[in-house]
Amino acid sequence: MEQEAVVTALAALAQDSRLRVFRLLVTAGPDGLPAGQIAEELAIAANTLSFHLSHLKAAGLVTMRRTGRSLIYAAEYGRVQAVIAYLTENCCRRQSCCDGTDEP
Amino acid sequence: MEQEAVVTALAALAQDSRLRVFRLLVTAGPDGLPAGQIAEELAIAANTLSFHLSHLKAAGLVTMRRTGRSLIYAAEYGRVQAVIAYLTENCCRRQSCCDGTDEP
DNA sequence: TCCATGATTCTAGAAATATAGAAATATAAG
DNA sequence: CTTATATTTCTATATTTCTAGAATCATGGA
Repeated sequence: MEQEAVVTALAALAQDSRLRVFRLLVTAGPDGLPAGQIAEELAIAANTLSFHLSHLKAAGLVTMRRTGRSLIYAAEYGRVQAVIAYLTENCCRRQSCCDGTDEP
Repeated sequence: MEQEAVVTALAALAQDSRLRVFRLLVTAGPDGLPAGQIAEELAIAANTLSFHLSHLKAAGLVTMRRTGRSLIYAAEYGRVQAVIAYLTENCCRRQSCCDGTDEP
């Protein structure tokens, strides 16, 4: 994963409403939730939520599909895992490791 | 970890220069690096770097200590792990899990 | 004490972001 | 075809963030 994409993903999550949306979708699992239900559960105006969902989608953190009139959003869990991998990779190359032990 | 602190940490990492600084410090390990060396390695102006380091420090992602005239910064690895835990907790409560298996 | 070095703080302007109201789009149902 | 529902897009404004230059602070050595 490239740094630019990681920054975009982190920026997408670095906002109160979006982080709440993402975490709600994480608990919802692969089936996801329609935008309207997200808006209701989190008490966010529909247009504002749409703005935030577009951020999350652009960052690859959620997917969208249509079912009838509803647009269903679901967390793209693998994307977060890639971001996490980027953050933690190459830990302590110049020193012993920082996970508590003193082994290199 | 509380959501507000998580948002602060994510926002601190959601910027190109700061993410590069943090990753450099991760590779440097617990001994950290002096600000001047970070500035040199990443080609960031001293005052700009100081601005970014203060963000990372406020977010709890780095620690600072003085040695002579140098201020040594080191990655606070545990903080990132707490953020990661917050992002990934409560995965798929309403559905079967999203890690590949179909178990709840 | 005086000077050099390492780093931060202050200030200001440019750029990006968040929010809300109004209007528009897509789908479904009568 | 008309209406209702679900959601997005447009527009404008308020706020935050990033960057750079100048000034300041802290430490160590001559």
